[in-house]
Amino acid sequence: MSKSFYITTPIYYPSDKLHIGHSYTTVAADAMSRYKRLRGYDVMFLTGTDEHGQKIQEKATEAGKTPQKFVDDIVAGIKDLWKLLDISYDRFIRTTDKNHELAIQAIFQKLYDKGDIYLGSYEGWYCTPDEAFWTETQLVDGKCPDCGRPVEYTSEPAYFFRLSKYQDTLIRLFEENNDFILPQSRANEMLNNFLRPGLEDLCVSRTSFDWGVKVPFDPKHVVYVWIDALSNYITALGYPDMTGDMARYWPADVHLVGKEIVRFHTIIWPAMLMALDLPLPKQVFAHGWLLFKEGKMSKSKGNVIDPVKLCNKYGVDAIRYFLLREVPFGSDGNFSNEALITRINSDLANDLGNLVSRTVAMIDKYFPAGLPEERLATEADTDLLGMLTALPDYVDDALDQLQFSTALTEIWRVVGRSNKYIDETAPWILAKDENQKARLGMVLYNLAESIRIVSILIQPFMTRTPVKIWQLLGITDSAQTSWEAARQYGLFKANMPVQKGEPLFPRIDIVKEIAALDAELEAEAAAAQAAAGSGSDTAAVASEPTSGAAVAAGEECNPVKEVAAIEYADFEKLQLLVGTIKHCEKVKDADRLLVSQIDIGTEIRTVVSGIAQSYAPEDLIGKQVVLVANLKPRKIRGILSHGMILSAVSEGEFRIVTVDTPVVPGSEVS
RNA sequence: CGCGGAGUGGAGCAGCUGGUAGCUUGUCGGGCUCAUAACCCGAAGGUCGCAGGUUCGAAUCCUGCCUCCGCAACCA
Repeated sequence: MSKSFYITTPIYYPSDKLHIGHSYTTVAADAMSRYKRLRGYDVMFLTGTDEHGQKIQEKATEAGKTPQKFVDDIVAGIKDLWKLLDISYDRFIRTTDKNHELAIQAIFQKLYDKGDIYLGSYEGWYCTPDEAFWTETQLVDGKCPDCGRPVEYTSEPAYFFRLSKYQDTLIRLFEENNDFILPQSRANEMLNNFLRPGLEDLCVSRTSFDWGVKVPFDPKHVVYVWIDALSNYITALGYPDMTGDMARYWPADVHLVGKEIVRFHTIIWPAMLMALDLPLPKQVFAHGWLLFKEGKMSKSKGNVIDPVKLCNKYGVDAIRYFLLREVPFGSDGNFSNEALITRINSDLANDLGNLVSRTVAMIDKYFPAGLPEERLATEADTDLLGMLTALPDYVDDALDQLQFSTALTEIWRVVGRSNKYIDETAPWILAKDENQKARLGMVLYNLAESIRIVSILIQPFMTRTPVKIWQLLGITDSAQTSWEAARQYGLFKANMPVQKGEPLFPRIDIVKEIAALDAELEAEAAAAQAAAGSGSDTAAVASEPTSGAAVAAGEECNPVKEVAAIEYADFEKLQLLVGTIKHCEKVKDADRLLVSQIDIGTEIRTVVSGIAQSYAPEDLIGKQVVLVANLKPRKIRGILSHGMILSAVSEGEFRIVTVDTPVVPGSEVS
């Protein structure tokens, strides 16, 4: 029986649409899975969705759907996206799966029976009419910040997980096993910030909402989402049944996670597993984030980051290549359309695509029936051949450490060397001399071999291109394309004609393309505005995102979110007034807050707003703004804020809503 | 004094167990014509955030400062 390899992505939270960042993690996991399969491993690649929790419940209500219907729709879109990106997952778990829910209850029960979960109490200031807990600092003059009524210090029963019990074992794990968390710096972060200062027991049940797994022996409580979510890695394998897939795949070889959830995966999750007497995953690998450079003051350079659109425009392989090549896995990187197109043009079109095309063209031209058996090697071949021999090991080494970018860099060094080899050997000159046939045959043979080997090694990264290359080169025998075949020089067959075809990667005119992307973006924004502004009748029918495109749309290019229709009466509840900002200053110790004194005719209101990144206080003085005047006052950073300034959010910047020409302070907006 | 990351040629990055500053992209010049205006060669371009210190010698070690970016708090 072959060795198993179990890899997971986080399960995604389907409250919003997925964007390129989710694709990044998943494509990486897919590449790793494909690599291990090529190496002959028995691979289990798990991904899925984390569907419980308060936020989902709220979002569903907003959208006017049941939570189940809401997540079903989004999950369908997610699966479409993975199909588009050629994600070869073996299993897709949803935390609403019945067997998962049953397993969670079993886990909870087991931990409770063992004493690692106990009934404690969650304490805080409670406002009975509002059914809300507040912390000391949230209170306004010791009263409920929401309704101003008195609060009482109470405790609510809640279940706790004895996380503290595992603290020392965890510290030892971190200190002794250097590979448990990668990159290493994350381990230090965990040790310094959480483990050494001391762990507190974790509250693992909620009563404030009910969209979740019920605690089996106390159904008023719902299991905390992280307990629910993390467990997916074993429930997907059939836990608590320890035979079958649990026996076959557990412990996981690697959990791929974003850096923001390292804490859950390296502290809470191992502690849970210890409590369940299960072996720990071998590794948690935290990758970085793709950051979007655009926005700010700079002219947009094309902001289309919807993975679906990108795939349709440039092809899956180009996107997968970019994601895995551009940024070293583990650090943060930038995403921009410019970088993407540059990468496609230089690496894929110019280097690889053009290498294949010129090689195929020459073989076709000089040896239409295929390369000759008789070939003459010379000194000039040694450098290239040496690199070819060394390449598979480099790629294996890099991939075994999840260094996709390094692996690709190594492969492309050979691509570059091959292009140079053509210049050095100048086949078009050899072709003019009949006596050089054997030499010409050798040169082209080496190029064909180089391309064959490269085509094998890029299989984890690109799903379509290798097959296309084999067609062009006339390779039909799978023995020539197995992973092991990359280590064997001489498998390319003589006397096999090649097939000229379309370029693998068309070159993109970067200037035109960026301009087109900008235009597209503007058109979308305009369309969105038109839709939003076309009156209550049509705006009410917020279109349901059934297509994969809409579901997977990135936030930047999907400005209209789906919200249930309201009655005019609901709108009338708002009191919108124009006010003039008389005075404005920054709130101390707060990065985003400005406090303004706003004249609304009858009085001067104090309003705190989170727009300090976009406006300096002096920019606002004298400006007229639209104020939601009848919002309940609320204490923010110790200041009682009465009202809310309306502003638009665009590319992370706030722009206040104001009036066309000055009006009398206190004028009503309707 | 909340936690963390980063400041290196126009852009994106590597180098950071100290010893003449590298890669990719872009720009300019040349070569070639098999190829997707592609490929190959060459050049220009950096006081390695600032100021001190250690050292024969620092981008690389130490101290202080500045700036930027995440996270956390705060955004009704």
